Amino acid sequence: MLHTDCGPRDDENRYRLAVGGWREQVETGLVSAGLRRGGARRAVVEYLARQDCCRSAQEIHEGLREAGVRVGIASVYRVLDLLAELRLVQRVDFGDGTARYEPLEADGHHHHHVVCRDCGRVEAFEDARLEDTLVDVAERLGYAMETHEVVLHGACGTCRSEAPA
Amino acid sequence: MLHTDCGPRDDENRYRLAVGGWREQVETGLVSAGLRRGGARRAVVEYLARQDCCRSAQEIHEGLREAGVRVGIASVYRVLDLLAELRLVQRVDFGDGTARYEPLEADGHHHHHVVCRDCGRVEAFEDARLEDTLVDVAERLGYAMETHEVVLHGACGTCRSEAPA
DNA sequence: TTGTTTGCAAACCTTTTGCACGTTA
DNA sequence: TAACGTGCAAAAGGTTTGCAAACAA
Repeated sequence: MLHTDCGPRDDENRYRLAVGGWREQVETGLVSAGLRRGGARRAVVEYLARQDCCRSAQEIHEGLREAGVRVGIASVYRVLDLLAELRLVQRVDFGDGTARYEPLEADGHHHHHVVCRDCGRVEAFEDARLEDTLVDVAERLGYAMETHEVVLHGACGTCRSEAPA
Repeated sequence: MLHTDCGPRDDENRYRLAVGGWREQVETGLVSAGLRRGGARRAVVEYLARQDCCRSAQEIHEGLREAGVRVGIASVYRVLDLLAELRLVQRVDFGDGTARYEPLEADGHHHHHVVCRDCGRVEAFEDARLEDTLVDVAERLGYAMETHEVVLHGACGTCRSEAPA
């Protein structure tokens, strides 16, 4: 029902391009944390770096398997957990009972998602005012904000015109 | 680890007060949808109306059981699903693998949450600018926004001063 | 070598489903 | 009474954990 297609809103979603040096950031991050670079870690990182949208652990596992890379599903989860802790990936939750993950730039530059209730299409978006507002809110509440997640749900343009309910 | 305490930020969180007529809204909603008012539905609604923060299905089930009300866990899930579809409850997801639910006012008035990474404390907040921004974003993307969810993660004031890492 | 990573399989938890029984209108 | 709602138990995911073997440094 919910296919994660992160529609490449051509003009705005430069997701893939920006992830250029992410793989190196991960290498550095692991090393400076005194961790090793095993096969599962490398595989998951390389897989994620190639995606243009967030992916679930199962999707990553499946994707690797199809590419002939054998990695245990448990390892996929462990790698994602680790990377999330090191702030190298962002965990995203659309509320469908599955966690998704995507590369997180070192400079904190990131985006959020809109999910179409009808077709399940997922699009990424960025909004400076949104970011500013959230910083203000956290400050007002006295929180040292580390991450935040924003998910919009609604009918996308296509579904709206197809089913003018 | 994550205890849902929705700290009653006394000055701002008027959650409970505002939910005054929610029970009636639910009654009306059910009737006008041609649905019946069975025991499980009533029990879950009354339980939720008494809470000052969102609750998971398991918490609701447990809470009812402790109060001597016998309701099957499956019914709790079914009722929550139904109410969410009717827009009578809001589903909230903190990314810990458990969905939480809370009453949703008919006028669309609602709030969002901040979760403390250290103590798990949850606080609710409202912000008009945030709401406006999200409406603008959805419009810009061509989506007919139906709901949205914002969750902030970070260290709360208390934890910040206790552990000045 | 030696502690870290990994894979497998089993365990866990939350959520969903099938079905017979109970209830509402 | 006829359709709808509920409870129970089993099933279905997704995610975590224990442990022994494989591996990186």
